[in-house]
Amino acid sequence: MKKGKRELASDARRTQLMEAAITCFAESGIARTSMRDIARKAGVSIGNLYNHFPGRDDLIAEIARMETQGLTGIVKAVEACGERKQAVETFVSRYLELCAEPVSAVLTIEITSEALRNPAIGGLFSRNRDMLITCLIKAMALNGPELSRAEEKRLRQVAGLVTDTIEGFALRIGLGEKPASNADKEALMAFIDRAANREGT
Amino acid sequence: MKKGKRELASDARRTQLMEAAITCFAESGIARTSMRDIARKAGVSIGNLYNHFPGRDDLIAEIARMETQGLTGIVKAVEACGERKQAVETFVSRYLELCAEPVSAVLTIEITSEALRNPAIGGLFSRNRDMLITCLIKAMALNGPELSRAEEKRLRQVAGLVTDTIEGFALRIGLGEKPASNADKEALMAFIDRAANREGT
DNA sequence: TAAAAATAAACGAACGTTCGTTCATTTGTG
DNA sequence: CACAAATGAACGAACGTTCGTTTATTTTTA
Repeated sequence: MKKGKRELASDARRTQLMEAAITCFAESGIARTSMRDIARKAGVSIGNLYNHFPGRDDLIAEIARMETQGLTGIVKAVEACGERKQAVETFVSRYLELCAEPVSAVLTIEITSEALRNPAIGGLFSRNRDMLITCLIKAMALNGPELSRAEEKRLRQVAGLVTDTIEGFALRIGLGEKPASNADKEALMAFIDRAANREGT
Repeated sequence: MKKGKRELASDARRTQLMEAAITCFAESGIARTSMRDIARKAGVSIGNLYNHFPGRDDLIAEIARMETQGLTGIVKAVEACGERKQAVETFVSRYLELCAEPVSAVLTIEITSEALRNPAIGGLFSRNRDMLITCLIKAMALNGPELSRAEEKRLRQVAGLVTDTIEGFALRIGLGEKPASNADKEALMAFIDRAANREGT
């Protein structure tokens, strides 16, 4: 199934337009970015932008879909771990890395704001979160005994709080000027380690 | 310094307009709210809105200033505590209560987005954060020995992570449909308690 | 295989709205 | 009366989207 010259060029243009859109959204915010801004950034006419994307919302939805892909990568990396501590640490460092990248941090704010008013995008988001939490629960229970209902519930609470911490920290880092120092990251890791373990451990 | 009937009415109108603005911003997002929307919500003409507020940005800045006031209330409550554990718990529960209120949670997202592009508002924000962190450090060191430089640095890191956790949790709650259960709040409190204490304790 | 027909990328003017803001005017109160 | 509060028409700029058109490629047909 080889692609003709035309189709190839069209695919390239599509990703070029997506990249322009992401840059604009991160620079100016989704709501303050016009279709013309995106077309201009990509060096393309406004009409042509509409040839490739039916409308504004389609651009945003595609970005949300790309985020899902990034998360899937993390889930796979965590599932590849054979040992509990390593799995949790992989989760934390990889998720932090993803969230704290400045463009990603800004987009998180912007897409959250968008999701509040757009159920379709909101749905994508909460599905992403479920995937993350489930992954972290599995990691925290790795090589342990079967979980009782109550234990699972408790783990779910803790998993939620761990991701809250990572996300809050990442936002602070990603929106600030300076990237996180290694000491900061270690502090986060230790903080989570203390909080996520049962009292007995 | 008594106010005339006229000035009193004008003040009332001002706060009425602010309330309308907050409602609109929370419902539709700052960027999607027009001056006409605000005027309509307040049942006032568009021209009259401009009589009371020079422009759009002034409305937003005033909201940011109101947030500062809310934080000041928390700081005072914490400073009134005489005992360490109680001070920290007061901080957590009060700050959570403030952040997790749905209107406040939405506004946090919206104002953050605004602050990214507006240095004046961004400045208000980071000053607020400094105030919070300083307050929490004091609470965590209450009745303890003088802090060494290194200890203070460590406490600052932990304080940052504690607020990250609260903010992340509050956002999740405030943006979701259901309010936090008492069990959820207790889980948060326990999570922070484990994470914020030195290993020895 | 050469010509004809179909397709879709690319363009930018134009449409109808809505935006933030201004301002001349009217209304109401001290 | 004097002056502040209140009004809504008006402005130009910008918005998302549509449109007719040109041009390059692909597919079909003779």
